[in-house]
Amino acid sequence: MKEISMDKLVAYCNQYGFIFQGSEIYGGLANTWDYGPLGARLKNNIKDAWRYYFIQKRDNSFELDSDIFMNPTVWEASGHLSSFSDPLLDCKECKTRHRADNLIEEFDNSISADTMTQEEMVAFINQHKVSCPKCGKSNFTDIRQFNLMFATQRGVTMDSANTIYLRPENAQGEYVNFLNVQRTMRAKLPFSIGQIGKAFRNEITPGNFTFRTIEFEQMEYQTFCKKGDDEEWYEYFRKYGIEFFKYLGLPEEKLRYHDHEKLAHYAKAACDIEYLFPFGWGEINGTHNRTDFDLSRHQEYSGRSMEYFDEQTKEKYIPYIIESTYGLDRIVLAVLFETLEEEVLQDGTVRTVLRINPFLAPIKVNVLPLVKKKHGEKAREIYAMLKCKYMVNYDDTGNIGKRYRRGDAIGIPFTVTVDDNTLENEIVTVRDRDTMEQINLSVDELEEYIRKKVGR
RNA sequence: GCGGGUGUAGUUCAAUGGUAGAACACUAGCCUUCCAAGCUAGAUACGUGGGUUCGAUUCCCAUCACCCGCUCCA
Repeated sequence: MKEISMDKLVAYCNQYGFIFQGSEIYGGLANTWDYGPLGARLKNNIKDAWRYYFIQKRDNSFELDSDIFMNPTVWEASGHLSSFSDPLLDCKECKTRHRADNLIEEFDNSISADTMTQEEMVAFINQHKVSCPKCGKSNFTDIRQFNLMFATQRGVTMDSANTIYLRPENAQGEYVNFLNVQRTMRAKLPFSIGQIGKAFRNEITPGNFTFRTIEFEQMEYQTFCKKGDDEEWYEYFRKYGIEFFKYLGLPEEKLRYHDHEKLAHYAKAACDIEYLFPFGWGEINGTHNRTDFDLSRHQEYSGRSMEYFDEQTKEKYIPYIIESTYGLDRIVLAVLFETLEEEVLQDGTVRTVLRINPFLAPIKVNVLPLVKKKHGEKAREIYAMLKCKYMVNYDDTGNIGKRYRRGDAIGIPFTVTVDDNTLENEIVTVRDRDTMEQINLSVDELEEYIRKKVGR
């Protein structure tokens, strides 16, 4: 087995209906991608797996579906309005881009550029003739702010007072609903709120197919706990992440931790789990110890108490939060890279096979009449029976071998063939995609067999 | 956003200043009793917009998209 290249994967996704370029007939829109029929199924199956692993299997775990639009004060409180933007400038001589604050701090490390305004930074750079680290000259463009939040207008007037934002992370939805969830679920610490949803970042960087996009879906998990327990929970979720990825079928040797030294404004500790993509290691999970930063800020900005009363110790305190975020689109990509194979068979022919776990497979069963005219009617009967329970495909186009291979290419784990034996004795042949073994089953046994293999 | 590269069918490739051809894939029919067979027929492409020209897929410009590098990355 050789590794699938990015080009091949993109072509595969397009060819078989997993992922298409966004707005393709209009020439596309940079860094947007649409999930086709099979991609959408795969994505949903990964969401379901996450729900099972995080919401269903864990105690004191609650799902939420909060709105993308939030009161703009949320983003002031969270710090995203002030620090979710970078002051960037370009060297006119060598065309290299730099962050103004980094240039200043490298020039004089006793200065904290965080507190400077844009004008002050420009003035400082001009006054001290701060030079470009690459070419040594001091000739920069003006600073341009790139706020990574998408903004839009609420209401019919284009008034800046009506600016609202598309959320750049889901987390704030969980935080502002902390009290609601705690009250209605009668939850005691520690408890968790999970959410699957879209987030938006106005990034200028192109990025490796669906690995970095401006609109993306996260599966987020926030655990609220007592101060002092936070480090233990942080460790717990780093490990739990690896377990989840192994459950999905990603091999441990292609996973690693990456601890962050430079931390975001809210975090006390941050660690990524990375998967080895063909283009290198890439983050597919991030776990952060967000301390009591977020809830404290929301208490401050909203005026509502975010304190939790601990009945046992009779203490009141603001809970600590451990966040563990899973990038859904990146996980879809990792699963595809991991499972797509071009397999050379004994006769020298190549079959494209998506060796994906049955519970993640977009389609579970392929129903084929051996000869269309003769077995088609019976095969349709079996198809009709199975489709009440599973995503099933029916295919009678071309010869039988071709239909087997087509199913393999999109990862269908089980192929049911209807032949004379079915007409006479109600016996079908079931072929396993991975083992290539064929067994005969009665039509009555079929459903039970597939249920066991697909799981859950 | 900067620099470089690329852009012809679903995919991989051709040809051409006089509007495009193949292979595989796809569709229909025939054939076919278990892993991409065969026969017949068919649908499908010059990223987009300008300019030069009698005429542009071809030359020029712009734009869009993708890839590589930089930068950035909660």
